[in-house]
Amino acid sequence: MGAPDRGPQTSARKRADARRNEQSLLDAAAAAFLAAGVDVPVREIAVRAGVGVGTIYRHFPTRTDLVVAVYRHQVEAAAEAGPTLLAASDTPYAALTRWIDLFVDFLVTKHGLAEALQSDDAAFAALHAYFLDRLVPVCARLLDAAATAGEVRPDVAPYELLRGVGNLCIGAGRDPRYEARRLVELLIAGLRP
Amino acid sequence: MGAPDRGPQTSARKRADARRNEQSLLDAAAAAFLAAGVDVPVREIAVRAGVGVGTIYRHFPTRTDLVVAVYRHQVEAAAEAGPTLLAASDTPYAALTRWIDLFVDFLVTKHGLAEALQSDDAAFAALHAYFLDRLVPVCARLLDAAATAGEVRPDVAPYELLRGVGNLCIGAGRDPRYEARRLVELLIAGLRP
DNA sequence: AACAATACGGAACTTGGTTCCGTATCCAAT
DNA sequence: ATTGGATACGGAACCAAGTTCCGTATTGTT
Repeated sequence: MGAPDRGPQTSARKRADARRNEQSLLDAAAAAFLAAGVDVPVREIAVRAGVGVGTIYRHFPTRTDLVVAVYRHQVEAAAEAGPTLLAASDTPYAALTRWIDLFVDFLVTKHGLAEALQSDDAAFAALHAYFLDRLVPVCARLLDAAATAGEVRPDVAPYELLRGVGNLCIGAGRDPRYEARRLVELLIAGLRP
Repeated sequence: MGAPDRGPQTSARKRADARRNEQSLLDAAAAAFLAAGVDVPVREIAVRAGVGVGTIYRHFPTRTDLVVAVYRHQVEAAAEAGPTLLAASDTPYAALTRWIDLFVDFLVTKHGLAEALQSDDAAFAALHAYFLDRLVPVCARLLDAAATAGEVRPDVAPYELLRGVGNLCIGAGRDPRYEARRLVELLIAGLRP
């Protein structure tokens, strides 16, 4: 269980320059995503990292793999926050609400991440899958606890809820008239029995 | 008020071949969107219509304009259904629910339309604007009536609701585990005071 | 029938992801 | 310290997909 150990040495049996480059790439990509959104051209990331595009593709077979790698630890944090919140909150419903808030924060602060997650582009299937694999079980546990306590309707699938929330975050921050949080709140309110 | 008159003669003072081509293009595009989603390449539409790509761009300056043209009458239908439903339904809330249902049907049956609507791609801004211009007032009227009747909270912006619903429809039909309608229902349930 | 005006086709250009391969770098064995 | 082979690198080249351009064809009017 837990993350596949991303310690200081990202991969054990690799050449020193390769490890160095992988790290530069992760840093450069994170910066680029922040500055220009997840859709930033690969070439620009390569320039930022001071590396050729070929190098990107050797480390990350696809643009998406790079995106996944960059956000992996944040997804892990979200996943780990679930049980913590459940233990610390007064009621399961409160924990669920807080956890969803966390998830929304994560999505709306990364330009274009929510979009990418739901894109039908085959390249993003991996990203989608990763998020879901990691977060659906956490959401399921929270939802289950709340349902057992009679705080939410028992017929809501964690997968659907997560995707719904993710979808609502699309385009947030691009338009001041659209406040994703408010919509998510509405959706969560709709969970009550 | 109403549509800018798309009669049999799409534009009055044009050469006969131009009118013919514009119609072929609309038909071909509609078929292509249905078969391969709104993301179908322009070139394929050109082939289907038996026309060069240049011809597409003369009639529709941008891919998006073509999309707008194809869906225009369906958007009009949705817009016109609003007042009709309001008059025919028992309560404003019922009308709102039905109208939203209609909107969802529209979006989920067009592959990729919902995605395109929320895409941050500048090219789709026109599509987005068109939908909103036409539908926000209709939604506002329904929402207002329901709020006045005390059936929904009075603090929900029509624009936000519409975008929220649109967002929830993204990816519907691509994944059997995700039923957009169920999520929208949840969202609407969250509207109750 | 002939001439503008209008519209057409599709090659060429642009942008962005991905692949390929000749070259440079690393490191383990000597 | 040297060196040979494995490993990794850079970036030119390739493949879509949207869009532009312009020489050619069609239309309708005189």
